[in-house]
Amino acid sequence: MSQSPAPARRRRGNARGEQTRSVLLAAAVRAFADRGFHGTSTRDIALAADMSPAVMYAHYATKEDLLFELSLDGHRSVQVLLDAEVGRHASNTDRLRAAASCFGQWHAEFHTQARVVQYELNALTAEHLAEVTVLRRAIQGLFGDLIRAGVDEGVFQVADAEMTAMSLTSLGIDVARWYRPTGAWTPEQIGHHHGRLALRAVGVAD
Amino acid sequence: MSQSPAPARRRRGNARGEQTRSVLLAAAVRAFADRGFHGTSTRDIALAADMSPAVMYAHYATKEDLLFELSLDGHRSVQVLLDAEVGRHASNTDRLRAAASCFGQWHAEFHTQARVVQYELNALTAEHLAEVTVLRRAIQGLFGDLIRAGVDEGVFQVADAEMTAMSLTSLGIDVARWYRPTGAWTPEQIGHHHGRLALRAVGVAD
DNA sequence: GTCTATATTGCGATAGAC
DNA sequence: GTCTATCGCAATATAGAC
Repeated sequence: MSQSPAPARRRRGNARGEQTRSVLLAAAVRAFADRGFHGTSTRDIALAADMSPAVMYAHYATKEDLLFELSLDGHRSVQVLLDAEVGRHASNTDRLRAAASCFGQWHAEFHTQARVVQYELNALTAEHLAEVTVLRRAIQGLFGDLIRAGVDEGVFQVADAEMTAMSLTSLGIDVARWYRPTGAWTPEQIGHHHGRLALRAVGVAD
Repeated sequence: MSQSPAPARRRRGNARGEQTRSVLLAAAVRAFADRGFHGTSTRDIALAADMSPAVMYAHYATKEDLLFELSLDGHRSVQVLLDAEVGRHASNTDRLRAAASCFGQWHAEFHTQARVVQYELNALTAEHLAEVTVLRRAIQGLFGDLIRAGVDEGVFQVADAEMTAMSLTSLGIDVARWYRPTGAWTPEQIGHHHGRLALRAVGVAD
């Protein structure tokens, strides 16, 4: 599962256009995270970006196209991060802890982006969803592979590796729902906790 | 935390009116779960219930009122179920397993309702959200109380009881997001798995 | 590429007959 | 309580000037 660092797809356009686009994306991700895709109008996005009501259509054919770019970028970020963090460790125990930890931490640190990534999938067209689903399967597959490797090695003990993988990704994803920056825990603390929980979940004493 | 079995609040009306209302609620919960509150029109709901476009307004002042009733009913169901299941056991270990198990199972079995309950909260008015939040805190508090009791007793070992409680409720809630009736696991199996995971999470060997 | 203005459709909610 | 018809407005998206 190697993956290049996912450069943002460039459309033809000058630096100013790029800047406008990134301001739009930032406004959109906040709005979608806050009120959902269907609860956000193209005017909402434009006004939040301090631009004219129709500015979005100079850069995206539809509102859904914009969501698709956000979703794709978010999934790629997670995948690149997971691959890098897992690659820094050798044992299955360390790798699983690293995966669960950075996955949970990412969903806290980038909770705004994460909410769009995780909870607006069904606003995508069928074609776009299919493309995103490929990335999602790879991410979930990484957890499954790690757990199965640890079980084969005799270090992990689980009743159902697939269900355990689902539970651990699930735990990380749901951070996007409940995390508040003003809450009691930092993203690092949450990640650390998830790393510990992951090991307990596979029956490794810490 | 005792709570009466939450009879659905009756408005004045005959049996036929009650029936219409329950058909509307059933259509609405499916539509909201599928496309979200903002992605669902009052016409969608009415047509899915095979009735005229404006039928909803004979029973609810606004679309949000309907969502509120769904949300309140769903939260009450969970609370009643949790209280009953926990009450069937004496030890903190058995109680925690029962709580995590039935919580996860509920989110699978009633995943359509659960999606509305868990993911449409921010479509509620501030007043309605506040009312629902009381119930949510009680539910989350039950997990926290159980874990703290087990820690005080010296049976559970956790680094942070509050964060562990959050993780266990989180695990159950997220089932509503990923569960598919056509998937590999039954609600019972998911519940059973969550019960086991909960004990591992608090450091109790099974 | 950005703007203002607008075409067109769909929405929440209401009116009034039955 | 249910219907048909409709009001008023907000939504996506486009047109055309600059």
